[in-house]
Amino acid sequence: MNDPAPAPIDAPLVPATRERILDAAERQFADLGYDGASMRQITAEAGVNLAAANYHFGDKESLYRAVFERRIRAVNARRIERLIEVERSGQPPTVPVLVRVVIDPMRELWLGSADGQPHPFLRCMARTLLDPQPFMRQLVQAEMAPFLQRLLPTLGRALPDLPLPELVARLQAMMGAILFTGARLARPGGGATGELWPAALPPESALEVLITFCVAGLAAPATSIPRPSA
Amino acid sequence: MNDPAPAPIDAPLVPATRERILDAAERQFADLGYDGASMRQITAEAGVNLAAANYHFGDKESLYRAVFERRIRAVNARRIERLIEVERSGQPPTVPVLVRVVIDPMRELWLGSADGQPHPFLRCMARTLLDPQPFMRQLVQAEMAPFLQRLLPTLGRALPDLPLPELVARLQAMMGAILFTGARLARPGGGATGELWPAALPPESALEVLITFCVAGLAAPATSIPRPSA
DNA sequence: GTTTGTTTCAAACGATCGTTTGAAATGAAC
DNA sequence: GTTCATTTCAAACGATCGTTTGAAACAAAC
Repeated sequence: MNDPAPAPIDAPLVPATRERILDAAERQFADLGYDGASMRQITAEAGVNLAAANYHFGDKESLYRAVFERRIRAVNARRIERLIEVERSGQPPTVPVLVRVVIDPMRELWLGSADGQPHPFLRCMARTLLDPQPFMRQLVQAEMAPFLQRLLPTLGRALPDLPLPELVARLQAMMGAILFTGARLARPGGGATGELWPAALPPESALEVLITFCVAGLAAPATSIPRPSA
Repeated sequence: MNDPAPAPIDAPLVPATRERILDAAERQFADLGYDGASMRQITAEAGVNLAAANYHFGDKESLYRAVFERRIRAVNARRIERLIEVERSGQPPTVPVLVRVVIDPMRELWLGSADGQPHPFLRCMARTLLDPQPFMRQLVQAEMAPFLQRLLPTLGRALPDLPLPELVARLQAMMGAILFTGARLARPGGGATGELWPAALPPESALEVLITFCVAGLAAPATSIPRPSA
């Protein structure tokens, strides 16, 4: 019952198995969701034995965590780097700059690897953020909170007229626009004929339009909350 | 193998079973997703026998369809009504009016029934729109396309400077902001302590902020697509 | 009261799920 | 070449899944 491998700090000569499982799991979780994907399909697609997944990751939940953490940590680390640059520049932060702090670190996921298809992890991310399952919520909490808690005050300085609750609501709307667009872009057959959305833009352009949308949405004048009571 | 009941056109004296199954399925699908919810849990929560679900709806997939259609049709019917009013008014359509055409018919789902909690169907809707499973895609296609195909040209008249592909991308971003915000508002424990988003607004105010965000996002000047080629 | 069609019920079916097991294979250390 | 820890493999475990079945309960028509 000892841990299989403390951490993949160095790259052993043939660690392919672990990464192959992660890659296959990422695709399956993206397409079928956590419950829809099965350990058997994942390991079969990875070309490894079924027990290998349990050996490396313990159980399905931990595998999902590993899939999510592998990519989200790199994205959020870059976001925090960019945010610190903005904070240290001395100049007052602007909305377009901060929106790009959020979006730019996702760019390579949006534009895809080689096939031009956006990365399936985008769908994983949208599912995870949306799912009320407890372990996913604490996963999101643990991975997203450090960046968001740092972003919020800086965004507040860029939008000094917005009350904090409204700022939070707009940030949430922005995340929805980003995640939803990314997940739908990345869907298999996302550009098929007879599709709901005609005349889709290529991912590169769709990303620019999304930035336009989010910047304008964030920078709009404060909402006059209608009537506090009847 | 004959159909159980052609349609609930008239309300028989004790049709409770069918509706109870739909209500329980809606909650379970919202919380656990299509694969995570089981027919046994659904029928148990509804207080009916397991086989009753298969008798009334055939199979799980058809049950999901029934859950989705029951509410989305009412929403989209009201949207189309509102849209026709705008078209017939003779006045040129404006972005705020059209955003409210989309959002207002969802208002009672947002504000919840009695407990103040937003309706669980909002989570069902977000899941359905996001899921690449084929039967959900054609469900979305069948239910959403009539309204969206009617909305698009009118929205184009309100935003004559926007190329159609960018308009579509922005509409998609708006749907993401709406669905994501609604789904997270409606989550169980959505306002719990230690939550990702602090200082949440009440649903009524969150809806107004969302409208502000979407109107500004749609109405922003056209994006200058950077470079068509390298 | 009998009949007919509808709806419910408990039980079971085969399939698939996540997980575990113990033996075989593998590669580095000595 | 032997030893030792690591990693893989085929097989099986119990549980749960969606669905089906045939008898019982029920309401309305005659």
